[in-house]
Amino acid sequence: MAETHTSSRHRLQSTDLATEIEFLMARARALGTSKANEQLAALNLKARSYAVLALACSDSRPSQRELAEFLSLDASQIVALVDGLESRGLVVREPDTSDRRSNVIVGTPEGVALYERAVSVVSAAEGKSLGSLSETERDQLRELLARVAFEG
Amino acid sequence: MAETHTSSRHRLQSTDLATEIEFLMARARALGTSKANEQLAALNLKARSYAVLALACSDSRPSQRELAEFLSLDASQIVALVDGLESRGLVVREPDTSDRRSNVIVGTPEGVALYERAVSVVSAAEGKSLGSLSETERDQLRELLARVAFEG
DNA sequence: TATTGTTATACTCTATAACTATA
DNA sequence: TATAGTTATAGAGTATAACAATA
Repeated sequence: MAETHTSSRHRLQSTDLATEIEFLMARARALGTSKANEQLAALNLKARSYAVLALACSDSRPSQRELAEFLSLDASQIVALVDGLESRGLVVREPDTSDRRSNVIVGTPEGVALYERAVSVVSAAEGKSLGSLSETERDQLRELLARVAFEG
Repeated sequence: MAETHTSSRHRLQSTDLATEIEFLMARARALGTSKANEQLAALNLKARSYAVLALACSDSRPSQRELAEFLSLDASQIVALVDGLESRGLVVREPDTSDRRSNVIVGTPEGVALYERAVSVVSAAEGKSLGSLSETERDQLRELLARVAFEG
């Protein structure tokens, strides 16, 4: 909690590790996620459940399998995540008419309402995390990350 | 393992979530870490232990507390990580002469040798992960991430 | 009093395998 | 034979609080 005397712009920044993109992503994400989770806690959400809710509230009608794949999670983890949201009345599992093995996860009106609030909370947190970047730099970062995240 | 038929450039990429930098970092990192871990397994390392080894083998002589902070880990987690490397003779805990509460973690010659091999393995994995980016784009990404990761 | 490293512990997250119902 | 969802479970990762030694 208390940051000790971290103000001393980290000595270790001059190491080779600190130039590895992998490491930088891990650290940037740890910072960002903890900020986002702090804010989301007020809505009883976490980064994970927020992501599921966001996709459920989009018009894409994802299956659980698609959620797992898109969110880089194991399919078995989606079950608990969806259970949690469903028990709060935020999403429902609708049978997929074209494949009866499959559920489609969609947001309820309550879910959509909570999602709207969560979006603004998350984007505020993102704004804080990315405070040192200009708008064009953020777009640049977004574009580069997207190519890495969805590379074939 | 088998990627089912993911070849279908994800439907969900058009959702709002997919434009959030936080989400993109999480996904990019998940991809990269799993690739890196695959390669590091042959050296009996993981991303975490590799990072500790890298810092131990730099000339910065980090304390355990500094490792924890720099790697966004809890101090108590560093103990096990260092224990593991120390028991393999890759690093040693040296008492800090200026503060006897403190240990300084340094790589042994064996540790340095393994680290050299690990670096090349990791950078090959990174190269694969970032395959779609040019050299200048990688530098751009590195610079942007560093600012987010070390923002004051 | 405060801090470093440590331990113990509980909690969460993640991965695996097995099952069911569909295809 | 293969896939979607589910369950159970074990293993890894993470957070909390407490203690000893030192500052």
